[in-house]
Amino acid sequence: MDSAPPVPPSSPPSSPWLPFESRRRARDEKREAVLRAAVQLFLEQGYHRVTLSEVAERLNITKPALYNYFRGKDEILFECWSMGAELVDSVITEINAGGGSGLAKLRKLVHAYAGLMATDFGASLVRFDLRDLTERNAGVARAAKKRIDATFRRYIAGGINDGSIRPCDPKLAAFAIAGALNWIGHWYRRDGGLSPTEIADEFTVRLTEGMATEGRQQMTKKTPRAPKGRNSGRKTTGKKRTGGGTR
Amino acid sequence: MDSAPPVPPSSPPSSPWLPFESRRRARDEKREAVLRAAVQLFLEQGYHRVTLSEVAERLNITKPALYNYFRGKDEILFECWSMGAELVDSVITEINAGGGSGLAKLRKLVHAYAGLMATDFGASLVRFDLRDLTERNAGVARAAKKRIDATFRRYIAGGINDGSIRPCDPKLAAFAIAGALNWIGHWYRRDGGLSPTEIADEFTVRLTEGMATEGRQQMTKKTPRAPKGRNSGRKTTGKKRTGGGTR
DNA sequence: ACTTTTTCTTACCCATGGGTAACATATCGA
DNA sequence: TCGATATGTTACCCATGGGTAAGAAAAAGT
Repeated sequence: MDSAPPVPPSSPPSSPWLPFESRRRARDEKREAVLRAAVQLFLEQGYHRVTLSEVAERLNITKPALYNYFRGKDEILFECWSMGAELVDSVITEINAGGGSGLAKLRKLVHAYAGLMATDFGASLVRFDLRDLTERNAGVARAAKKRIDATFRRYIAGGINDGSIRPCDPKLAAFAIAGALNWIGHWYRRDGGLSPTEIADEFTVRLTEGMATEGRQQMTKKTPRAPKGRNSGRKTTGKKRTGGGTR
Repeated sequence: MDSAPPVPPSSPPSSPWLPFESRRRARDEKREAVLRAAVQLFLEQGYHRVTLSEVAERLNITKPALYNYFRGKDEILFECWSMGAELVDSVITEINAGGGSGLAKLRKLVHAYAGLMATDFGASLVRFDLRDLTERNAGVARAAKKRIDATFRRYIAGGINDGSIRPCDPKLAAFAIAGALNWIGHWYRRDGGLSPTEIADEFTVRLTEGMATEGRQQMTKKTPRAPKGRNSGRKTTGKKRTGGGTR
């Protein structure tokens, strides 16, 4: 996780700064170690069957020590969830920064998201029950989910507009794609016969091949044509917004 | 509270059979009422947050009364789950009984399954955690899940064989489709803007349009190599009330 | 060194909720 | 009318596990 350089300039014991910094870093590292142990156990056994003593035991400490880093069990759950959300957010930010048609962006998102679902923190994003959180944290989580859902829809709608995606209902299409992706978090096993990249590659094709405007055989070539002008493909069910994306 | 007919054909005291029958029927009805109340609460609040007293309260009885019908909380959960599994099983049985290409069968399954995900017992199939069950019941549930998954794969593989579906990996394709469908059980809301049939119709198209061998514009045109005659709009939700073993 | 702060442990509290025992009451068969 | 059998109630048990209090034991600061 920490791909950062391993304490680059800390060999000389001269700097009065480093002690403080390294100390705070040590604390953060321990905090994250708790999250890693917790997320693993939560996924393995389910939140309600995991006791804090169990989490602590795996870290060679005792339960009350955990309270030095977290206010309670539900906060640990939330922080795990947040780690996953941050991963997705950074993926989205990166895709948004780049260019490409709506279809191209959608495919990037599908590919990266599929890969995330094969990680612990990624899977926690869809396997944890938000009702276990405090109302406040649940609100934050719902908002994050909504943003992600909106991104899927935006890419699809954008693709319809720029002609790379055939007209369809962005809402339902996003649900279908996100559903297939989220489900990875439920069935993927590290020791299974499928590698994350295999899954991501295959899903990227499978989930978008039906909606592309271009020829079905290869998707590398692109002919951006805008046949229908401004008409977005909103057809049935264009009624009301009822909150919830993924709940 | 008893919405049941007040002892329909039991006025004549002649038949020695009916009393027994009607009595057993009354019991089964109550049992099912418990399941309906339970599944609703479990979906609403999550299994662990629902207390048996709460379930009982909704039925105007008290907690210990529940133990006349079930051995414990986990058995209630299992029976709810089983109700959903039976619905899917009967759908599959019906599709198997009919004919059609692999693609046609797959579409029927997708359509019916999507509809089921919008019901309480159907959603319980994917929203309950099997780890809350006893090892024995969890085994039964796993087996049922496996059968369902195998059916998806069989239809896809069959479709590839009969030429109605373009070659692909049946395993991953089944995961993608089942994932999108299962996810319905997580986001569907009765009071949302989408009706179950709308969802089912749209998903049937969206999830299979990419894999069909025939032209992409419309799929009602011709049948590729497995002529089946008219099979278009088969609206089914096979209902096969299987008595359910009263233990 | 010795004081202060952070970190962690031992020992507890106690609300929760599944499950049970004993008793009450319909319901049924005769 | 009268036992026998369901069916339901009140009152209780108690394991579980999140959370806390008080004080060691390290680190850090001086």
